[in-house]
Amino acid sequence: MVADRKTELIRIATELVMQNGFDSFSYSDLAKHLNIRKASIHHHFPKKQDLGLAILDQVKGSCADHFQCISSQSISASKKLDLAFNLGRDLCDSGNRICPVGSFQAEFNVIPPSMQTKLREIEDLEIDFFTKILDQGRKEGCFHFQGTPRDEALFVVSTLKGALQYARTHDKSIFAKAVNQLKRSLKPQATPAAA
Amino acid sequence: MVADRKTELIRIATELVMQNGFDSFSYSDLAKHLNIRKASIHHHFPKKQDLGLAILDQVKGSCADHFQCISSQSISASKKLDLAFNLGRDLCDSGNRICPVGSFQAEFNVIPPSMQTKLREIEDLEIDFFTKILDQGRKEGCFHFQGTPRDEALFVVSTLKGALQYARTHDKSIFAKAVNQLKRSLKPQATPAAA
DNA sequence: GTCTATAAATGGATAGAC
DNA sequence: GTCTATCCATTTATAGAC
Repeated sequence: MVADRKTELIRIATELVMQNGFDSFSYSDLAKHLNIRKASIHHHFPKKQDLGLAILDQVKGSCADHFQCISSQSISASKKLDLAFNLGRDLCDSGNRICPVGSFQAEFNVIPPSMQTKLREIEDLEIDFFTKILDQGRKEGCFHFQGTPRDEALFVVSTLKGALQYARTHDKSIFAKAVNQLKRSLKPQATPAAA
Repeated sequence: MVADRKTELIRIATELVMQNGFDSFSYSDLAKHLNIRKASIHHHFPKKQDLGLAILDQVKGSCADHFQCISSQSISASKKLDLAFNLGRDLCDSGNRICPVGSFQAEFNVIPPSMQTKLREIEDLEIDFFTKILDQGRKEGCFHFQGTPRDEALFVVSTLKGALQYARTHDKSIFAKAVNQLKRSLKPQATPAAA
């Protein structure tokens, strides 16, 4: 089941982005993981920027798939949000990794414009995904928040990304704790029926 | 008012960490900014790790000062939180930068253990700072949240760090929007006096 | 404390054989 | 598609003159 080389290269490169960052892994690192030579990687991805774009395309596709899978289900917004949080939890539990989007964000000023653009597209996917869930949830009455669903989505993704970073450097349990507080903040309390 | 060279080096290096990341700036970059040669920097900081530790020490001291300045005031927790958020807002408005702590976090696996340890100390400062404000605020009745003040502090710092990253890559206004939702989530609503 | 010069290693990239 | 070999630029780092 060793997928074709190109796919495998992207898979491992994505792994290295999550662990070390795009600028901090080299073709040499990648070559060692696959037990091939650097030049072979250049055959598939002549420039590192080409590899970077391929990684981002893969991440974008993966995000789109996961989001589509969750969004299309006929379940409550609350359950959808839990499924989304599970994606972050799994990443966190796998150890030593942060979200690839967060990793590229931190290097934003040192990646080429083509990669910056692609990164923003993934961010849009994330934000739109949470916006819809939050909108659905408020209409269903399972979430309470003021302001627009989009602003609340910005709040949610920010929390998730930040929590993943603290979880890796400080204490794995931080992710679950932060997410739990986030979920509590969304719980409707004894409020006037204003929504 | 050109502070001594060592101080100036740390200041500019911190700037480069916030803009590009620790691994993505070189002694050459730093030397150009100060119009001196690389070797002169090695005189002050023989190894890059020495410079990294000096940056982290400076950040730690700066955090401690800011936090102390805010914490020691006789004002409401709500006002203290606003002052803290203003620190992030200023960073965000200054353009092209993220929090140095967030930048180092993203590179956690590629910095030496001595720097990892120092970074964790800064994270502890941040978390303790927000823990105290949130605890004070809940007692005063100006904040509402369930769970421990510390868990809520983890939630708050995660949101802030994540929002800074999205603000830089995507849209500056994201920081204010995310923080606004965060503040709203802390506002006590018509709740039973359970706290 | 800063400089020139240079070492040693690494990283990205190419040419050309197999 | 992978290899060896090599190039060139960069990066960290040191030696030693001023």
